[in-house]
Amino acid sequence: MLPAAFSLATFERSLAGCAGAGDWERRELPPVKRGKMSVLSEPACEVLIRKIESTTPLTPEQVDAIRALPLDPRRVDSDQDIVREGDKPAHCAIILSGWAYRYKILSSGKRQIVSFHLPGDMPDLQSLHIPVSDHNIAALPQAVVAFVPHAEFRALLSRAHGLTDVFWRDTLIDSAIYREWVANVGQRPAPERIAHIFCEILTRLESLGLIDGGKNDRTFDWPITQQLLGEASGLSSVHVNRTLQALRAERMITTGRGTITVLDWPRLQDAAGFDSNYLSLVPSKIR
Amino acid sequence: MLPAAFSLATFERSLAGCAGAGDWERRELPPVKRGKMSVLSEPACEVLIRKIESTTPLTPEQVDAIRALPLDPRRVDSDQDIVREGDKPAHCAIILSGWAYRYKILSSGKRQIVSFHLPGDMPDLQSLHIPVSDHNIAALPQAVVAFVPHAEFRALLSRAHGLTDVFWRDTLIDSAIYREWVANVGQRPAPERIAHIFCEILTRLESLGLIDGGKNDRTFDWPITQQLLGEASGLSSVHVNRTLQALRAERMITTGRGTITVLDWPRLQDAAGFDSNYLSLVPSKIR
DNA sequence: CGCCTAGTTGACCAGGTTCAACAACGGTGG
DNA sequence: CCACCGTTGTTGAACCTGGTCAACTAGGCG
Repeated sequence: MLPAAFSLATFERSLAGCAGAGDWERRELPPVKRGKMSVLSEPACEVLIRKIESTTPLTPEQVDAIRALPLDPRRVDSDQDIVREGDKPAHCAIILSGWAYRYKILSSGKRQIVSFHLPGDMPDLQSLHIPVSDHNIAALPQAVVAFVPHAEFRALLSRAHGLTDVFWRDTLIDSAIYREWVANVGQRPAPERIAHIFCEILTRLESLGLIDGGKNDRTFDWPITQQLLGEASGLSSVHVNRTLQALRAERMITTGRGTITVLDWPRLQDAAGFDSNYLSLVPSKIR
Repeated sequence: MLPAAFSLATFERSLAGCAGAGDWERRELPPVKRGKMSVLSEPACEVLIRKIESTTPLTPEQVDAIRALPLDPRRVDSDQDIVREGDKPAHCAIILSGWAYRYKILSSGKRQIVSFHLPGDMPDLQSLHIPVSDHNIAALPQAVVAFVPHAEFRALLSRAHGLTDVFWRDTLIDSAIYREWVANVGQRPAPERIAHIFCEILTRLESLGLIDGGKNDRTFDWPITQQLLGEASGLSSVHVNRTLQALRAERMITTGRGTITVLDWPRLQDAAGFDSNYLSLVPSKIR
């Protein structure tokens, strides 16, 4: 297993000088300091490969083709929108470290977060085939993202046999996650709903090798405020707060500054009614 | 515009003798009475072509390639599952007439409907790339469905240039619909939530030419019970009933046996906060 | 005619929202 | 180093949307 936390931290330090860009699609981005890349313990595209291989085995040629993708890492400011509703993106974003979240704004002004995105995710891969975005994607603090022009990504897909199917599958797994979220928000009471979100994120992080933990407990970074967790679960932030207290009182989790520790993983899964099948993870990536 | 209602009715009559199959994936299906097909006013695959062209223009070669697809129409019994959780489908279903719905069963026993499917939809296209289904798909009364073996469908995709992208796009539009449903169920109060479902279905039916109506009013078949509408909206059937009464009282809709009439389409859209962008329909198909 | 399903109604209750105030924390500037 | 400030988290009380339970009605069909 790769020392993921360390290498990502190194990675971020090497990028600390990168300027964020205001509106990614509308103005010219400042050039990237390529020289700094040599500091990295691994090239940026390894994150993408690790994510894809968490769900889909790749052939050596496919891996090589992805490695040939030129990536241009940039630090994104906190809560900076990567994509906005109505945008016509000309790039696909790849999250190299940190998180992003996807949300819709309703006519009432309320927001609904419809998915979280972790390192290796390509949250707007769909823009390859759906030109106008119907939602927003925002980065959380510390996120580092690369933008790949559509033309380059299309060239990648045609370069290696079967890669189109690989990325198609990736978007289909996203669909499965959305379906699970519809059920989560539509049917589960608050404690199960929030527990389910924890279970999903933990499982996905673990499949990327980003979790520390023992037999039953797991600790991971949690950059999500209670406000955002409310927008993801369809609950008010006040009720999220009380529900978290209940989960803590039942000794299922503890929360630290920006981290969560799952104290009893089997019991949390049980309380959430969580079954990881919908994530289509390669069995060896699930614990 | 094709006289869709009439032709589909004719179509259904011609299939009335077809036996339903119990478990589509596990036992041999009875052979189809091919001779009856000559009665149809249009071949079955025209429904599929019309659906795709509601979102994505096709080249003549693509249309020809789809027309060459051998379709095997079957009547499905009411509430018959087409796909079950855990199945490994070897076929893709195409809905030729009637509706289907996709649902998940939670550990509590509650059900959440995550999408409705209309004529031309391929509700388990994803099974091409995600072998094991994480949900169920059921047909509503009167549904007629064709099953295409995966091998044949893959052959179709390679036969015509760009068809893979067309169907990938189709699954991405499904994703957009799921996202909208997450927001619908997560944030909208009951009246808006139900109105939004009506708006989506009406818009999709209209893009298929399946709606009768005047300037502001629209009438269409509505095979969904209040119980099912509750499972789709995350509300109890009792509350659905009361919410429908409210929508009727405000003269936005009327309900007849198995039909709904939208009395004031602009006002219903407004009440629902509905914006059809997420459906990615070709502009000429929206009214 | 009788049964079954879908729709309707009333009464009661609970989960979750809202509003408002306060506490804890990290970051900033003096 | 401390005072200040904005953000995030926490608490209490009142309120309300929507759930539950149970009974009843209205059609559709054999």
